[in-house]
Amino acid sequence: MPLDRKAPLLEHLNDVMGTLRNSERKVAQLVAGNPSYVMNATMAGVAEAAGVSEPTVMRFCTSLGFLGFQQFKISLAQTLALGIPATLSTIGREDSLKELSTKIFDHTISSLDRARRFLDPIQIDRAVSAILAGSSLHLAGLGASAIIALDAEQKEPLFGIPCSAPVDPHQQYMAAAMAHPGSVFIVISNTGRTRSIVQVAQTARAKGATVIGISGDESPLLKHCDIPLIVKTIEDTDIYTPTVSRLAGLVVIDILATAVTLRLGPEHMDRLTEMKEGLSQVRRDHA
Amino acid sequence: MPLDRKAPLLEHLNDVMGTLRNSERKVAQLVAGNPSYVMNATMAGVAEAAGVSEPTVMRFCTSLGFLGFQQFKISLAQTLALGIPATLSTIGREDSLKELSTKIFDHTISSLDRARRFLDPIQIDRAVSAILAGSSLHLAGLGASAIIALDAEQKEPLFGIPCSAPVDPHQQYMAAAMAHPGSVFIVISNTGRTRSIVQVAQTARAKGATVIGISGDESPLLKHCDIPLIVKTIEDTDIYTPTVSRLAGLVVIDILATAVTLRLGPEHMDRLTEMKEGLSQVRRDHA
DNA sequence: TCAAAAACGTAGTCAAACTACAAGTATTTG
DNA sequence: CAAATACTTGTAGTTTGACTACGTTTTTGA
Repeated sequence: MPLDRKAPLLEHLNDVMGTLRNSERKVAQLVAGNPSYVMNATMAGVAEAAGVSEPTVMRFCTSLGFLGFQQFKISLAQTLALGIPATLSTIGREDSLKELSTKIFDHTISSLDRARRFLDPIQIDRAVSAILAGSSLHLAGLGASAIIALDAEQKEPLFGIPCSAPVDPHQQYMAAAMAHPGSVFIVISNTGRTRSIVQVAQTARAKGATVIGISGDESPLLKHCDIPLIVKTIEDTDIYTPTVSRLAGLVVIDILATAVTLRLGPEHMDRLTEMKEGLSQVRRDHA
Repeated sequence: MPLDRKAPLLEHLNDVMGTLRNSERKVAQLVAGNPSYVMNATMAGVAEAAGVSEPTVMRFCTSLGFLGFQQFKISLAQTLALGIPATLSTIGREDSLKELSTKIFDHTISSLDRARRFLDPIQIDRAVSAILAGSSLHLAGLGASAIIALDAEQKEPLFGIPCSAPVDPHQQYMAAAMAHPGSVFIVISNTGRTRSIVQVAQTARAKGATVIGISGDESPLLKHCDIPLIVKTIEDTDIYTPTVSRLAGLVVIDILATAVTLRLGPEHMDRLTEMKEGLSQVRRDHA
């Protein structure tokens, strides 16, 4: 039985804050300001702390679309487990390192949660089929997206076909220009607007390759791709917040690699196991 | 007010399964088998479904160390929000793509949650101070850890000092051999037993460099480091489960980079903002 | 200023969580 | 082997907390 993943509560709270009644807003502020208290408190306690009556707390819950206070509390607990994303908590100079690391982890985890909810399994399925049908895999990305491409290249044994992930934009273009039916391209750009990356997608596709595009949103890049993969993360608001998109991208690569491996069958997996055992020998012996 | 992060409930459940009473175990099995039902159910409902009486459900909760049923439910909800790690759910060939991607995301998020709980802020603090005091930053890692090193190298503008992350083990050793006081090394190996990586740490330290070690556990590598950073993830049990350790490593790099940036002061951040704006121009115009 | 409607709280009800106790079952010891 | 003790589990009862019906107050618009 799959768990339905609702939109993070605290974000939603900010959105509807304006539409709430005055005394309901008091409750909302309490929840936003001290969510961990509310999570463990009773309805009477919340009413007391917010300076309103119990039915108001109840009305607050139903206004948000919950059936009652209990349901609301469960949902709040779920949100807190993920952590509070940096878009709400803000990272500042006066933060202690403990706070800072918690905030960054929270931000990352919330962001991956969002990616998890937005990812379209149908497109993933198509991407997996495309890789299985292909004879070679080429990756292209710049900056943080280059990291994703390199990581995928390391997973060549899982994909079962030759992989290349040139870092140089010129080489990326060359690979695209030499593409042919049977080539599979994974083209990565979070913004989806990096000129040279879009060109790689466009060129490869014109040569008959199957092009999988990974970007953070609808974008020019995806228009030139056969299979668009939207990996939605929490937007990086300011310079403090690190680029989370690359992490979500890596997870998507994990999913693709795992799915391809599973479909390649047991004898392929046997070879993998063998390889892994050999590798741990290599690690210890030299290199 | 910081949120205290308890150990994931379902893992704990497996551990204490043996110590439970017979009828309590029935409840435990229901929880393990259908957690999302229990999360929304009432105590009477759980008792009914498990085929026991209500007080038994209550006793089950207290046996696990909770004050009552409600507390237990909240905690269960938190665990489910993170997702069920692959160590418990097992990835199989018959999984649909939707299930597979959910499981991999769940596994990743649970794993990051664990890293978040185990990370020692004191060592992070020491690492940040070391980087701030250093005149150059060198990174070394192989395989998946090389990805982390490359990612850190990309963050050179944040660290504010020259960064290098050679991929070749020989070059890594050369960098270590040329180290001097003022050099800072970040040496990465999930197992902490890769021969050449341990050697890099050892050599660099002998030359007076400050060596920061990142590994998944107590390990030979960390013995040769000034500042040990343990990044605990959920162990990769079989070939299906992807290597999550590299993601946690990337988050740790994020934390280090962000902390260093914040300590470098506002004028450094102004330059960064300027750089970021310029970069988005570059993306659009050519390259 | 008055009427109508919306907002909010008071008081009450019902169900769910928790507790005390007794019955039954296993275990140990004389 | 029997008796007693300790342990396990369910029954019945109590209390507390969630939810509801209704009435009072406040606000809004003519």
